[in-house]
Amino acid sequence: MPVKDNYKDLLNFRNLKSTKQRNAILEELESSVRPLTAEDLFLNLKEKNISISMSTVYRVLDTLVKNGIAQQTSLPQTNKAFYELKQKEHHHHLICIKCEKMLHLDGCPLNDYVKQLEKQSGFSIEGHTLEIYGYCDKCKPED
Amino acid sequence: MPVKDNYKDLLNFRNLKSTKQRNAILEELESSVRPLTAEDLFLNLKEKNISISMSTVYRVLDTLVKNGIAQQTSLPQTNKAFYELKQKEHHHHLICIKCEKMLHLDGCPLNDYVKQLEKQSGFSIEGHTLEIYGYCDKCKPED
DNA sequence: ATGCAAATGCGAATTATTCCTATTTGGAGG
DNA sequence: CCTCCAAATAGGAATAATTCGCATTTGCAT
Repeated sequence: MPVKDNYKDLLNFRNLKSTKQRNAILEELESSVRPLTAEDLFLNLKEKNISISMSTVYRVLDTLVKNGIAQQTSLPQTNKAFYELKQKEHHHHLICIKCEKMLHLDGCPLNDYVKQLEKQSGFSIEGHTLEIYGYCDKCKPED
Repeated sequence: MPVKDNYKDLLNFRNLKSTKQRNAILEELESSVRPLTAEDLFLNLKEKNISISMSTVYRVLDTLVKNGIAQQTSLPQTNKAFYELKQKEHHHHLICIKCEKMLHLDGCPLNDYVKQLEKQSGFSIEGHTLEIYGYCDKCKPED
């Protein structure tokens, strides 16, 4: 099944060459249900015998972010960056502190708040980070 | 003026010893209008001829966070941690991407949202991170 | 004043990420 | 299809932020 294993058009449209590594990273990101770290991507691709180096992973991610194709998320209590494809719709995550399960939340509760804040603060607001965390039903501490 | 230069009670209450370094860090955090990094604290204290090492800064911050005295914030597009005293009231920041100015926002727009989410998701929600960023009026790009 | 658990200092180790340079490669143009 | 070159990659060294291990010091209960 020759699925969308090639992202040539998407890349060329932004004057980016279609390379094995970029295609592979896009494929990983697209097929993942959760944001991935640079290391996740590196290991996943190694696993599939796709040759790639960490510096390339970082450079590709950076390029994708700069071109609006991917976006970076950083989670509380970690100091590494997670990446995912930019969705049609802006959204946030609900994360389990214990098992790291990550639920995709529909919509954003902040649209109105941000608009109002922009007016009253004089800032030109570019974005926001929001991640909600806790324990999923399986990981809830007994009490 | 013998201001509150000693946090003995606050510390002892949590079974923490009152040390020169801990007092100094608490004082710095209390007198700062914005969250500080471990390095900020280290340099500020050096400046005041208070002997301290980076590992102590990190250890103290960690202890303060674990004891609910301070809290960690991490800003978009940086990969270092910022710390501030835990305020009476939970709040967020509005940050200028360019000059790093940081405004303290009153209240939290998410209280209801989180309550509702907790009900419908089955998670036991422990908290959330929210930082809003953009350009302050002085740093707005011309157009 | 004494003793000991707790806290600190210092440097080495780890982790995440960026940078440098030589080599390879996609794809435009002949 | 060849050729060519700017763009992309590999590999490893460098940097930045943070953590760790262990010897020494210090707060504070007695």
